Amino acid sequence: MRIEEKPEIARLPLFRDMDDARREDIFSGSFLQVFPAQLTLFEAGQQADFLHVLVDGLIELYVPGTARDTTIQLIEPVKSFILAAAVNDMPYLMSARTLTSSRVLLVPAARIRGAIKEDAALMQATMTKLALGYRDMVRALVDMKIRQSAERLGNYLLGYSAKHGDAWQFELSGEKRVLASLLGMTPENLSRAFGTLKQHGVNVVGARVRIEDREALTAFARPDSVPADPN
Amino acid sequence: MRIEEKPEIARLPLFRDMDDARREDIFSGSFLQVFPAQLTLFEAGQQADFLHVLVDGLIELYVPGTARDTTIQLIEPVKSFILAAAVNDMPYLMSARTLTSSRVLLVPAARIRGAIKEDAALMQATMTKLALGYRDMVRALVDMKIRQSAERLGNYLLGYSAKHGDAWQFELSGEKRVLASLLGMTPENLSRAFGTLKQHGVNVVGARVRIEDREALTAFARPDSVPADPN
DNA sequence: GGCGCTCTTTGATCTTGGTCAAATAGTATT
DNA sequence: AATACTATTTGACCAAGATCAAAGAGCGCC
Repeated sequence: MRIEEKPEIARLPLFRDMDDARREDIFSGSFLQVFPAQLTLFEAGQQADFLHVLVDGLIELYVPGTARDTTIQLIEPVKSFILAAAVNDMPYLMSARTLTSSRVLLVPAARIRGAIKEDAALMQATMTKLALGYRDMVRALVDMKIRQSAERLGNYLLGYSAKHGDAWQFELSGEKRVLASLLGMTPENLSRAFGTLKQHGVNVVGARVRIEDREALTAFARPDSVPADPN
Repeated sequence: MRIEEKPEIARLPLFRDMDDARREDIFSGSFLQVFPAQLTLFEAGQQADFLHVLVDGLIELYVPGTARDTTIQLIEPVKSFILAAAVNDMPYLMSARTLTSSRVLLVPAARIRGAIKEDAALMQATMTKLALGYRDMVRALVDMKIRQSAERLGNYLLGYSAKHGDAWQFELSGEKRVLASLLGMTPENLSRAFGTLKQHGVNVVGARVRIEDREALTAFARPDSVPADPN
């Protein structure tokens, strides 16, 4: 690997605190690949051979179902994904596909597993990341169980805003159909959900979302009582 | 701590492979408590001071909502829980209550964190357990998103059977209202779900469940394509 | 054993969200 | 700019599950 984003990857929480030489070793065994949009990177059930780091682009993690796929997470750069499978040498639970053309760093899982054994900082970071991932999934599950669709959308928008510097307006990343799948509803219902949010301070034109009344939206969406983990 | 179940706790995957002396050290700093039924052990939002190990009884992990709580997991002995919060010194995401009188080993979180740093085997076991927990949550989320209620119940019964030596009949642990909350439905709807499962090889009388036609139930419930992780 | 309580089940009705169909908007290509 | 294709939206309708109400069942307690 020899790319200009290397420092940015090295600054990821996962790799940040580890020994420099060992990080170099990991990176030297990894390779950066460019994938076109709509390409499946791996499929659920396959053995996890690589830890992936999205450097640029947009990735969808989804679980293929008989009738319809369901989206679990959208990965934006720069971020590692499927750590859980890679670290434990297990089959992927989800499939991954690119939504846009993407550059992905592929880190051989065996090398990560080896480095974790040697490097306490990497180990600690891995544990933290796994724990945070677990907590994210708990939140998503609760969201799905206790909120109805427009509320889920409202919370998603608030969360998206929070992750992007509390921006009050932004472009949705990815298609709305994917967002619908992520939020556990049909595209038709997502449309309607945007409609009901209009009465709660949200204005949408195409992919552009404006949160015009954060108070009202928050009141409507009833966010979690335990605040999101810092990331 | 000085109890006869100690060997059983020591045999848990989490503690099994670690250094014996260090395990003794952890245990010596822990204490066993007996709680009556329907007692809240901790509440979401509190700082996680202890890793808990259920020695005997039945525990419900739930997320308190404004309108109604939602159950995330039922803990049966012997099993540790809330590892993610304890290991990272974070607030609990969930609350816990006893469903029956229970004995719980309370392991100070700081002591676990210290031991993890020192003991590679414990570290590895913790990572594995966190990863498995993550995967469980993903499965639960997918279950919630793609299956309807009777199918979720069917899968739960199949999973319960698998976890208990493929028993074809068993007693449900806990009240049905809790099971309903775990499966993300109302008690009324759980009743009806049992009704529809009657046509798919499941016989229920009170808390006693008999899977009389596993083939039919499996066909109806459409279990995950990626098989459950061994535990 | 009977009483009072809670849990579970059943029935009727309502709400949410899914399905199907068609119109509209958006985008890429020629 | 026109065309072809796909994504999104809208409307009508349907189905799953929630809610409300009331009737059993089970269980502890006196």
